[in-house]
Amino acid sequence: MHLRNVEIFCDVAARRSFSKAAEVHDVSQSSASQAVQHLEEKLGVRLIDRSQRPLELTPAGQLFYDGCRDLLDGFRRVEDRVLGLRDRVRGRVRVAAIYSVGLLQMDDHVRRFRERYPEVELRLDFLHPDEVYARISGDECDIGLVSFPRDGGDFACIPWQDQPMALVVPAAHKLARRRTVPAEKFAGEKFVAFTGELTIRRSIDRWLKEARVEVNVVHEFDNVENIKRAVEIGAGVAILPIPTLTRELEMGTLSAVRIEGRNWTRPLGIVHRRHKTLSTAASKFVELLHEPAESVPAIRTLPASGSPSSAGKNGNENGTGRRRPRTSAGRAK
Amino acid sequence: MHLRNVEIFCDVAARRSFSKAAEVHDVSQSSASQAVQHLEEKLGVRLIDRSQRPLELTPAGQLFYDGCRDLLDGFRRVEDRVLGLRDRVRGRVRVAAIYSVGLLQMDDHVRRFRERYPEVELRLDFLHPDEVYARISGDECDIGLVSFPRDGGDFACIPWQDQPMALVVPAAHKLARRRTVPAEKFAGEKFVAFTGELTIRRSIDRWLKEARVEVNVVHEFDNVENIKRAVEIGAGVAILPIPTLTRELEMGTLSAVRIEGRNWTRPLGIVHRRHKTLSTAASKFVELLHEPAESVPAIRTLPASGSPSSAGKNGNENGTGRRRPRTSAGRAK
DNA sequence: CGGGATTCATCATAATTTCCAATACTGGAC
DNA sequence: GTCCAGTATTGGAAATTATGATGAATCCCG
Repeated sequence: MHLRNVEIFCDVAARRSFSKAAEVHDVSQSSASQAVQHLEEKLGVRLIDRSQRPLELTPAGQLFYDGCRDLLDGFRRVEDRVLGLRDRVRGRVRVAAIYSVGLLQMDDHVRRFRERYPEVELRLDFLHPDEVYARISGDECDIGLVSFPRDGGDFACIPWQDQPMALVVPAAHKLARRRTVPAEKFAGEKFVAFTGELTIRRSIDRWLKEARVEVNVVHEFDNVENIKRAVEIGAGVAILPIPTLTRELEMGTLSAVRIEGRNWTRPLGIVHRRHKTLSTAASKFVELLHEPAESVPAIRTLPASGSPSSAGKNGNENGTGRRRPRTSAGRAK
Repeated sequence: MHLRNVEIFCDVAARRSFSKAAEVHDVSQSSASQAVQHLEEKLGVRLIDRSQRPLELTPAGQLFYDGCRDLLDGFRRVEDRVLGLRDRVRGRVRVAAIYSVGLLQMDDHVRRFRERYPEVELRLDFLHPDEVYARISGDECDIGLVSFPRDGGDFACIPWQDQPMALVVPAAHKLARRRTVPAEKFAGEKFVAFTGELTIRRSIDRWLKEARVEVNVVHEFDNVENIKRAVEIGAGVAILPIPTLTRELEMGTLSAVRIEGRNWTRPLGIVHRRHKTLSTAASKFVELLHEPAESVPAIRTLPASGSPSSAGKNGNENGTGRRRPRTSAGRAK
């Protein structure tokens, strides 16, 4: 029984899809199919019911899946310990970050991590916060990077950063030249806001309420990128974390103005499953996240080659520079 | 990482020998060597120190071994459960029996087990009692069949049978025709006994002492077969469990006479590690052992082709009918 | 009800891995 | 030193595995 086949099966089971699992494991879809078939043959039991479209696990499959998840984890831990003896770090770290943490910010960390621990397979996906938590719960990722992190129940949190918020206006806006601005000045402004289900929206609303300011929400988006685009074209102003604006500030398309009074900040945290001990590799990644990032890498002034991924619901990038399998399923979207 | 390679490594580690592990796994020695090398390569760590002879585990190897044993066991349990859903029994049962349980007695059980559970790999070795306990401790076997079973510490015991003991004499002996004999009659007889380290010897000594009989021990052997041969050639008399005499009684080479007075019996028990739950297959085997054996299979009256294995210290037979790998290490002794 | 799109199984082929037997090597015993 | 038991290595054969192409089943959406 090839351990890799068990891994593939578990991924198929978790993602309810052969092709997705195949992609994650860098093999062709047919290979994944055969891997599971092989497993079923060896066990002499059908593990997956493919007769309906989101495929389903048979009872036997469920049992096998539940058992194997822990065992696979056990193997990784053993491997971790063995390599740890020689101070080697290897394995895999799967990180899920919310969109607004931003590839720009992570890029530097990722590069340094790859450099320092070349044997670790690092995977970084950008997702909707709910999806981040879902992945952590489902053990589909090791570490989540989120804002206003939950810490309780099944989730444990390591504080990471507090990002100062700023009023964001188009470069030509009347407030653009100011160094700071009192909250009262927002009153009546057209606002481009986050959608209501996001914690950051609720926080901003609370802050505004405390400052007794009422604003006029004209657009809602569930991610920073779209909000920035909207502000750029003059749809309104917004309140955003400064680190997400690096690119636009450099290029001069937007201006950020500090808000006077209370300290408006967005906390970012590193979330993981409470009772799952982090692998050595994951710990190292957390450690590295806490090192001061190198100065933001010289913004390459490429004329925005391919508009900065206006990440939709499933706009997940992956930060790996690995060869993708030349799979038949690898269609260009 | 092939799971089988991990198994092979664990066996190499347990037995401190590539060739022995290879034999157990039905592969060639070179294959076992390569399996471990492959593992070391994948991990990037040396697991076994071959520079001295009996080989030794490196610290990394020890760590890996300790971790993997449990994990492999975990896999077997998961497999067990999955197949149990369909009332299928598969897997492996490794049984170690003391010499005197006897192939003759086990043969029938083994045959019925194989018939009923053809998917289970059954392995039966006959060993010295100490070796039986050692294998159980070392997790090298699942079930031990022993007399005067220990029950305590790391061992748990399921009672099995009580075998009546009898005075065994040559067919021509003066007591041979009696139906029973009082213990007093032994006095002064030449005795062929078990060696002192065996529990059965100590029990017999105790019984004789209780009956206030003193005997004259002229030979000691650590196994039943040799004792029988000695009695046959007139070296003396012996006290043995009746079921071990089936063949000789049928052939008329020995006579067994019940001993009057106290009920002389030897208890047999099924021993296993206390905190290790038996696999389904192992449980089924235990269950089957408790069914009344079919009438002793018609003794094939072959004229004792090749004297019945005068099993020495390492006279372990294996009850499997599996193909042995035509390995270069498979030299005929 | 019927395209159009996904998703999975199957097949033939190609690459890789695994295995074995024979042979070379090595540490330990004499 | 020589032998012996046990392990590594080698080369070629066999088994396994991966892949892209193709085809069938299912789902989605009107």
